[in-house]
Order: sequence, then C-alpha cells, then structure tokens
Amino acid sequence: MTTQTDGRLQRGDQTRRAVLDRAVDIASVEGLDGLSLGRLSRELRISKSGVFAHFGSKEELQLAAVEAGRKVFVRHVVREALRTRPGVERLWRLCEDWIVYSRSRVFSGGCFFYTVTAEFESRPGRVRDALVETHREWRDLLTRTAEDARQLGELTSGADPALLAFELRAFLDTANAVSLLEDDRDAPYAMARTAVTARLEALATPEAPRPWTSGSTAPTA
Amino acid sequence: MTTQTDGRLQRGDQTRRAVLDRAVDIASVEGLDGLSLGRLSRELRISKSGVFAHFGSKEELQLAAVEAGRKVFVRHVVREALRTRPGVERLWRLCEDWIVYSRSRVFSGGCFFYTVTAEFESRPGRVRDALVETHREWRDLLTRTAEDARQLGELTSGADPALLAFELRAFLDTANAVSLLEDDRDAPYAMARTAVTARLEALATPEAPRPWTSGSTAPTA
DNA sequence: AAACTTTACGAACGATCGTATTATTTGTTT
DNA sequence: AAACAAATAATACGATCGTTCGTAAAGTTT
Repeated sequence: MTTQTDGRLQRGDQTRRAVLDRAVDIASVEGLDGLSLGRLSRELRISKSGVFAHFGSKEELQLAAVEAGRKVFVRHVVREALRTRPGVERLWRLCEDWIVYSRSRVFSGGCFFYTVTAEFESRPGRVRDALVETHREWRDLLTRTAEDARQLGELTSGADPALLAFELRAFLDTANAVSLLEDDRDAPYAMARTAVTARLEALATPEAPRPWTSGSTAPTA
Repeated sequence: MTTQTDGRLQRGDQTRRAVLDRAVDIASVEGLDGLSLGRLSRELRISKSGVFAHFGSKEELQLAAVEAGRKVFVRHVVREALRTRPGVERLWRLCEDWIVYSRSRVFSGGCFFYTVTAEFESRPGRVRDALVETHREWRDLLTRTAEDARQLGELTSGADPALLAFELRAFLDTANAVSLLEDDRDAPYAMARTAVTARLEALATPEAPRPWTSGSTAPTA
C-alpha cells in the first residue's frame, strides 16, 4: 500500500529484537524459566509491561526465544556448511562449525539449545514441542548428510548414518557440557575434534575427501 | 553414651529422607531451581517451615539433593561395577549399568545429574561446585578404569584412556537426552550400546575379555 | 515432675513473579 | 489539525517465592 517503512513498527521490531537478543543469552545460562520479564526490562531499561506487550505471555516469549536461538544456530553452524559440497566434507564442516559456535561462546552459557533442551526435555508443553522440532531438524540434517556421504561412496557401505549422526552429536554436546563445567575451553573441544575425525576416518572410503587433514589445526574463534 | 536411638533424631532423619527423595525426583524434571519449598511441603503434606527447618536455606536443600542424588547414582551405577574385575569388563559394566539406570527412570526426569548439571554449568556458586566435583569423580572413575584396562593389556597401547572416557560419557549422556526428548526408550539406548561396544571392540586386544558378546546381540561384522 | 532438646507447625514478611488495565507518547493517515 | 494506530509506560493485582519468628508437641535427661 502506502508506507514503505512505518516508523512505529520499525521501532517495535527493533526493541523486540533487542529483547530477544538479551533473552536468548540469559536463557543460555539461566534457562528459559530463569528468564523473567522483570529482569529483562530492568537490564534493557524498558518497562516490564512494555516487554510483556510484545509477547502477550511468558510462554510466547519463550517460544520466540527458541525461534531466535534457532536463527543464530543456523547462521553460525548450518549456513556455511550448506555451501559446502554434500557428503563427508559437509558433515565435517557441520561438526567443525558447531565446535566454533560452542567454543566461541556465541551464547554466554554455551550452546543455547543444550541448556534449554535439558531444561524442557521432561516437561510437556509448547516449549518442549518447539525444542523437539528443532532437535529433529538438526538430527535429520546430520543423518541425511551422512546418508549422502554413503551414497556418494565416501563412507563404507556398512556405515550406519543414523548411528554416525548419534555419535557425532554426542561428541559435540559433550564437549560443550564439559567445557562449561570444567571451565576449560581447549581440552574438551580438542577431544571432540579428535573423536569426530577418528570416527569419520574409520568409516571413510579410500576415495573420500579428508578435509580434516588439510590444515594443522582448525581456526580458533 | 546413653541413647541408642533418639526417637526425635530418628523421626527427623526419616522426614529429611522423605523430603530429599521427593526433591531429587522433582529436580530431575524441573531442575534444582524449579524445586520449591512450597511444592515440596504441599506434596509431602508437611508444613513449609518444617521442610525449611531441615536445611536452613534453599541452597542447602539443593546441596543436600545433589548429595542424595549422588548416593542413588552410586547405588545403581557404580556399586556393582566395582565388584567386577578391573579393566574392560568393569568399563563395560559401568556403561551397561548407566544405561539401565537412565532407561529404567530411576529418576522420573532421566539422569538427575544430566538435568541439574546442564542447569548449573554456567552459574557460579556452591551448587555448581558440588556438581563439578561429582562430575570429576565420575570422569575419573571412567578414566582410571580405562587406564587399568590398558595396563592389563586389554586395550591396545595406542588407546587414550581420557579420550575413551570422554567418548563413552558422550554416548551415555546423549542416549539419556535423546530418549527423553524423542520419548523413545529403545532406540537411543540401543544406539549407545552399539556405540559403546564398537568403541571397546575397536580398542580391545585379542586377549581382552568381551563381556558384550555374552548376550544376544553380536558385534557388527 | 522439671528442665531441656528437637521436630514440626502457623502466621506473617518483603520480594518477585506473570498478568491485566488504563493512560501516555510517538508516528501515520486523512 | 483531527482522527487513528502502534509502541511504551504506570500502576496494581493475586500468587508464589524464600525466609523469619514465636509456639506447640514429642522425646530425653536430670
């Protein structure tokens, strides 16, 4: 119609974005229940009701935070990997980018989804449903990429894509958890990297590309 | 000394135990912050101040819950394994018992420590410190057992005990998380079992005992 | 039985939670 | 300038939180 940019909506989007930015970071430390409208409004110097009005309920805020976290995750972990050739290379790239994403503390509490998924795993509700869906996407991406790799002849025909995806996820998630818990930003990620590449190397065919042998060490965050 | 059993202390211990029993189970679902004295007192039909008096503060209740959870964990996962011969057999037994412990839902939210460790990983304080210590014990137990196995000649000399412990923990924790999230009590644990035995098989020397071959499922060719 | 200890209760406190209502500011449309 | 729309603020509500205090009940010691 008429308005190219409605300054009101524009302002609204901006604060909404600011709220969610802060919300996901808090939630990565304190969880989505630890999030409180009061704290959020205090830190952002916005009225509590102002924050509230943007979402209508705390649950909606939590759902919006999950979606916001998802976007950050895609930007840091998935995006570049999808530009990489399918198969082992992409699989390795996903793991590598995940490690950088966790290690560089994109969220101050480490992987946002690790924290909030552990929080809502056993609690029915819409937030859990949203997290289940996000988790399913991530799992399927890893599994399909492993399937691609096998079909391309880069993984031995005996390799089980679902199992490999499970193992890789396990290494990544555990590196995140151990790093935070032991306050060590090196060893856990190094172990995860070693475990990941060993697993890929063990299943790779002779013809498969081996991106993990290219440099000495991968770029640090 | 006179009193063999002071009825007052005895009664106190009993309710304290009842409180902690309920507390760890709630915390395995809702976290240690989700725990509330009000809810606890309501469910146990004890006055809120009565519950409170046993611990003196919420933080002390949380610390007591961690200790209570530790005892349950030892009873279900560590105890029998320590009666098993050191080395690969014990290592496998630890994993096996961990899987049963998680899968049988000793805590209704799955592994108590998975939930509450994810909750406090990034939050300084005494609760976190206690969880770090518990985690360190578990990590060291796995690592030392792997070292034993290597020294006994049951694992190849190239095997890295710390790395193996990391990988095993990763499989177990992830099985717990995925099982709760996907509401599947079979597949994730089956995957973890496969991954664990494959890892042990890959590192085992020809002379090593292979307790995982005694049952129904055989290692993949 | 009196003195004392320990457990448990009941009521209340101040703080904070999420939420609802009503008003004000800011920007757009006519 | 008037009418309108959207974002933000001010205020208050009921519920729940962790905690404190004073007291009653149960059990032990003297």
